[in-house]
Amino acid sequence: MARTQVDKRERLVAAAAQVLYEQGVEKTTIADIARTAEVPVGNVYYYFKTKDQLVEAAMEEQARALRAMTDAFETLTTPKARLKALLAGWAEQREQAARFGCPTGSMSAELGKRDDGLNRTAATVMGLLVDWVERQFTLMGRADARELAVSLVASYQGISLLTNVFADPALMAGQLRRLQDWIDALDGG
Amino acid sequence: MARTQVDKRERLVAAAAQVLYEQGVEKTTIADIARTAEVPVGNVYYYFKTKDQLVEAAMEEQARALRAMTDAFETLTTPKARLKALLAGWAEQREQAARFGCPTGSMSAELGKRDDGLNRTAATVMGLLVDWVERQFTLMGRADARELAVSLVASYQGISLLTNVFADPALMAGQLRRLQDWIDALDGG
Amino acid sequence: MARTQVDKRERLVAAAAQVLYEQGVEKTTIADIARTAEVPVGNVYYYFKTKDQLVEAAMEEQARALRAMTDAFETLTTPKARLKALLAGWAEQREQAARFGCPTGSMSAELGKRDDGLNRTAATVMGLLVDWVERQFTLMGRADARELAVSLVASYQGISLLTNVFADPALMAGQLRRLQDWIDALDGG
Amino acid sequence: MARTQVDKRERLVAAAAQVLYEQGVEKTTIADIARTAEVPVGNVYYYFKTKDQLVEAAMEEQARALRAMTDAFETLTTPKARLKALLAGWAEQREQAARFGCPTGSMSAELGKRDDGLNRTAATVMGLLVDWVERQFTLMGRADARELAVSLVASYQGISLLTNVFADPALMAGQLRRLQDWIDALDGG
DNA sequence: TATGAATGAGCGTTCATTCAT
DNA sequence: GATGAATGAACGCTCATTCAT
Repeated sequence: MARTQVDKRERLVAAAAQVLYEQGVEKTTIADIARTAEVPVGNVYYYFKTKDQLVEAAMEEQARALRAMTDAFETLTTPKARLKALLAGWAEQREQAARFGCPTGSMSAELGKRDDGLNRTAATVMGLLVDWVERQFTLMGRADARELAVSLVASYQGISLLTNVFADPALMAGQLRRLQDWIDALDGG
Repeated sequence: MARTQVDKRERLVAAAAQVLYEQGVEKTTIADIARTAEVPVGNVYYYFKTKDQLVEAAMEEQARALRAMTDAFETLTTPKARLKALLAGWAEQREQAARFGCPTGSMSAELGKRDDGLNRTAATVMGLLVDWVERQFTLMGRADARELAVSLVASYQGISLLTNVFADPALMAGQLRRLQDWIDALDGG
Repeated sequence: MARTQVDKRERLVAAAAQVLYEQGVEKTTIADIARTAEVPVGNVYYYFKTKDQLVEAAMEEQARALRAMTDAFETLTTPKARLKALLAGWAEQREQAARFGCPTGSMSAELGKRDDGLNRTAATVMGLLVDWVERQFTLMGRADARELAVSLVASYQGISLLTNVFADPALMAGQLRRLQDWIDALDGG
Repeated sequence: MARTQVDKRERLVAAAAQVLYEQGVEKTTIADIARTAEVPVGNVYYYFKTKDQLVEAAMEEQARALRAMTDAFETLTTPKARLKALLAGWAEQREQAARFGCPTGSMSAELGKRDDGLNRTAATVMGLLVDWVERQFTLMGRADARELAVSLVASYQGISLLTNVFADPALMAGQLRRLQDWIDALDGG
């Protein structure tokens, strides 16, 4: 049977994650999301009581995607290999970054100014990424793992922004190469 | 002499630069800006035909502030000193960054997704910063000056975002120390 | 034996009578009533085709409760005793009246403005009360029984409103004492 | 010059007072009021921030009308004459009462169930009436002036409700005659 | 019969923009 | 030029009612 309720909820979350990312949180209307999800506007509210709840679900969807990606890296045997896989994944998304920036980063830029709980949600998602990177550096025996993780993620978020602002995917590629080299040069596994 | 028209325009631009940065472009209303500038709402449209023009003026105001800052650095005798002065300036604004991010960066994150000209404006302002940094690296004799400049600005933009998302000014301080050391270690004046 | 359909219908009517009275007709949603009755929303429409039919049923429930009360008074031997029992019953409900007014009165205040049949329903219910009171006065030999009945019921409806508006049950108590005395002073049994 | 802003605000308040009374608070939409006042919907919010503020203004308009009426009675030399003038005024409005009830009473019946401040507004308006009536009874030397005032106002509110529910202005007339006689029979001026 | 889900019209409200003076 | 007021097109959200199973 096609189109169950689970389907619909998932379609809504997927549509929200996509459209909110592509258009920005404030510019996106419930109608935009509903249209993308092929769900009647009124029906959205059966699944989500407010627009903010949809935004939250979209952030959680990003967290899920992030976890799925890092989980996949666990098959790699060394933390260095995992970090480099992360960079490679980012490199693949550079065209998208040129158009809309980093999904987590650009939504967090809007949510970070809020004071209604969604800023905390953004922090949680971003924290997942930093934590995972930190873990890799820790496994590499780095005492400054947290600082390195913050540095790496900041570099990625920053270059995502520049890549988007200058609409130039080559910027992402160049910067990721630098990060690649930097990781290679680090002591530890 | 009472408040002139120039006064009013400048007050509007200053208010726009501040409020758009603090609240975000989409969340800010013309009324918000008018109130901050102490200008009657109806009068705004004498100086700016649309909200977008106000946004553009706010970005240009950021460009002007940026130029003023880098101009002030020209009294310093070495490019290294100038770059480190830039970092020092950013360090001083870390509390503000924790609340609202980088003015140019957070507005660019919203404008970068547009396709109406304001994305180009954001690119221009961000370009000013990268160009100036690049010039310093060139003066230091670095052949990879552009790449270094992109890297430095990206690091700053990224840590601005993280500092805002995690509402933690210490992140900015830590990362800027790293960048300081990195510049110190570079070859050239 | 589990909850039968009769059960459900009765629960819905009871819930409607309660919630419509407490919240007002327009402020009450079908979902409110369904929740209170512990009946799924979609199922309400098997028993009642429209919200108005539920409102009508609630009014009829009030009529039934009213009849049950006056029937119980029939064991009393004199009409005066019956009227005084009525007042005593109202006195007991004064706390409720302070919160929501008189059930019949406050719903009738909303329904009286309509022109869709529910105003007639309200008139019927209110008529039951006036008729019963009139009958007592007639039994007391009063030629002006109808007028006395209208006066008594109006006094009760009015003091119910004031008790609710001023949120003060003492108003009801005071006024009912006056009515008690008034009845005592009347000629006839 | 026709149609000033004061005009418009007053038209809105007058329209609100009328339509909210005739249709009930919840059944009335902002569009209803705007249409009656011949004001564009969006413009209503220039004068009133919320629907509730319009409701409050409508209640205050009733208070104003009530004060105007009682003020006019001050030319009468005895409190009895004033009270009888009040009853006469109510008698004149019996056709309206048959269609919509008492303005203050029927709106208070809806507002009395609230807990958001409008219930207090309703209490204030109703209080004005009770206070004025009490003052007349006090001037008549009645120690039980408050109780008499509550009784009189309750009788009026109750008969207003019955008159509306039964759509019969004669009920109002009859009951007011009884109240007239009652006042005539009272000791004092 | 029973029910969660669907539907769409409409509500209160906001706001960029325009108008009248 | 300056300004309070006006305008109307959305927007987020609610809800009576209907549908599909």
